[in-house]
Amino acid sequence: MRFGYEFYGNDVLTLAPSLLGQYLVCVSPENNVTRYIITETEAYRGEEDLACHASKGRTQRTEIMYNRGGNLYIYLIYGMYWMMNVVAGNKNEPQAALIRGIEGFDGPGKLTRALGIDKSFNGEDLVKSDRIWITESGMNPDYITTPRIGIGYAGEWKDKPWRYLMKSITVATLHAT
DNA sequence: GTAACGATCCTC
DNA sequence: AGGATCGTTACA
Repeated sequence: MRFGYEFYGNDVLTLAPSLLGQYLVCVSPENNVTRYIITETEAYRGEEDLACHASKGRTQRTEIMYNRGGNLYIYLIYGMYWMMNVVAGNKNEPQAALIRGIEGFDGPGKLTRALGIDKSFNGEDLVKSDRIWITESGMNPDYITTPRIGIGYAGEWKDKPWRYLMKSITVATLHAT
């Protein structure tokens, strides 16, 4: 069952962990439908959060985050990697959950590369799109939190425990590294 | 205009 | 430890 706007309208601190264990469903250009369990997310919350792109205010790039939750926010980082975020919260509350990992693809740049996510997905509506959406899995996995990755510049905000990892995946990762 | 900087990943 | 690679932002 596909999630609706009421789900994405939750505060990002609720939505980001709620996405863990759910199914990200993608339709390839060849019309193959694949679903992946979401395993890792991060929350970016409001203009006051110095790690959030909206801390720079309303710009052409961040405009999408000011929409009601349910759209994708896609941007290019380091000139090479597309980051996929789920816009959360109410209109004019700039919030987004970064998808950092899915089953089989650990890392935000790797998963977008694997799924063919690019700039054309910016603003995609997860409630209505015919090529990407999220469905309820029935899972309610345990998870752990850590500070967010790669945002050391964000002052006191860098320590917020707003990274969420599904526990079963975390254990496997710890043993592997 | 011009310059600096990334919510990363891969290869030394 | 360092390089790839380019859109966004800030500032002149």
